[in-house]
Amino acid sequence: MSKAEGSRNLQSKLRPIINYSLTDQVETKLLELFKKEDLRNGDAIPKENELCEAMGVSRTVIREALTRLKTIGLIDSKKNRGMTLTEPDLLIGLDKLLQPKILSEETLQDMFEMRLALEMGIAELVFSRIKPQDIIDLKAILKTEKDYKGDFEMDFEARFHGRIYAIARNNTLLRFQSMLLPIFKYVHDKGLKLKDEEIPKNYVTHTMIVKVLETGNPEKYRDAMKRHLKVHFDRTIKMRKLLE
Amino acid sequence: MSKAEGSRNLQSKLRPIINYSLTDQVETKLLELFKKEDLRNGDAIPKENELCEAMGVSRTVIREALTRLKTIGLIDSKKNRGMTLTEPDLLIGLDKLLQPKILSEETLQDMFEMRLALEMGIAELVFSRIKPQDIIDLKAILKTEKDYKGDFEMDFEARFHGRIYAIARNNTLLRFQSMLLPIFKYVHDKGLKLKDEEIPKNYVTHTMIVKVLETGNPEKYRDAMKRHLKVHFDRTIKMRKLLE
DNA sequence: AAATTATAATATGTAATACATAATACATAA
DNA sequence: TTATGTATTATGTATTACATATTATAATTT
Repeated sequence: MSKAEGSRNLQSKLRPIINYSLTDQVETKLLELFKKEDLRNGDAIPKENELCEAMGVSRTVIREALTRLKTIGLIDSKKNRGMTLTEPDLLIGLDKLLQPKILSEETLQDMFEMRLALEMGIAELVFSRIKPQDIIDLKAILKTEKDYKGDFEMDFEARFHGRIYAIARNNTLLRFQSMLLPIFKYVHDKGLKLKDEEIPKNYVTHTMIVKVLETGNPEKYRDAMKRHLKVHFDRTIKMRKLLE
Repeated sequence: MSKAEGSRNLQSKLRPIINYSLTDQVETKLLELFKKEDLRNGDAIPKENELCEAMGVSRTVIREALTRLKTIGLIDSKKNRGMTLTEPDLLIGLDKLLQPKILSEETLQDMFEMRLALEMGIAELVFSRIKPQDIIDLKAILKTEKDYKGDFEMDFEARFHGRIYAIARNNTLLRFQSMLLPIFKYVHDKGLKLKDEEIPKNYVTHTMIVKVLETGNPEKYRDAMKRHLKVHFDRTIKMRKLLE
């Protein structure tokens, strides 16, 4: 038996011991408390000093656990008003992380694909909620397309596709896609470097997409969007194969 | 001019002053530093005491800012090894928030819709990456369907649809959907209470979906999935109208 | 009496110091 | 040469004190 095997064997007998820090423990205890007490959005939570006494740890630890919960947007604190549970923002923190430089190629790829999937998948929602004003706005955006040439092309893309997302009347989704823009831009630019973009045969323009939104249905929209995004789909599929 | 109007008027002249806490400032300064120094995943960052001196604030403040960055998974700390930048997990913290009780109806609705959209949108990715083993696994899952009746039906749904997501070979997406399960279950259950579920005419069963995955194409898959999810689409569209 | 301004009380925010603890590097002994 | 002991170091925890913003209450003015 090799040394490594012996170590593995020993490990299976004596499971590695995990030492949760006090802060870890306090954090989970707090979450349990909120659940147990069935606290709802807006409810006050115990004061720091009360928590210290109740759990028998220093205020330092309590505050560190509370800081974590504040960071994920679960609680909110104000001087003298104490702390309250708050409607958490699911996308909080995401904007700080969604930077190409700090994410791995694989995660970037993941997010890029997620956006592509959403772009196709929102068809039903879009058509169920679209209003005349949406078409008017989109046409207005179309008129500005020629102004965005070269490096600013991405800005136009963002405006256009962002406006389509807005039709779905789903605020979380809308914000999510706008946060993804830097990544979209990065992966897009990177793809262009690999090989000059060639316009595919059945390319669907932005104008045609608006036309479909005006007169078509979800199926036609997806068909159009699929052609519109064809280069991106092709690229992401090729990239993923390279990662394997 | 009313009192409220006067206050608004005054406010437009004297913009409200926003007082960023020291922790806020340190946090942004740290992010700037990482960017400026072009630190990459795995690189060490200055020690707490160095940061104290450099910024002229107490270690308390430094640590609170660092705690925030740790919470969003941007840095990692180990005793004596100091702190290092780390590949952030985009979905960190999300599992603590994705609980029906603490989210508003609107956000729950948003997330539910997002999942529906993804379910439709992943078709291209799925068909570009599917392998024989995927079909084998799905068929195995199908055989267990009869075991999951009543309240456990949702577990089967999770297993089945989760396995489809897995075909897309997108880890972030896979984890995301699995985190959404509690919400899916909640909104689903709530919908059932409103009115007994009636099986629509062209309902597509799980077995049929597997068949399409085996022999069809993205378009046929989406068509099948759309019918399969019809009750959910109908409900979410109706719910959204109520919220307006 | 009503409205404004001063005062006190309170809970979070910040500071400073000391010590505990885990991980590493180095020294030491078998 | 290897395993064990020791020192060092940076983060983790504790304690105490004070600063500051907000609320409620009291005092003052008109």
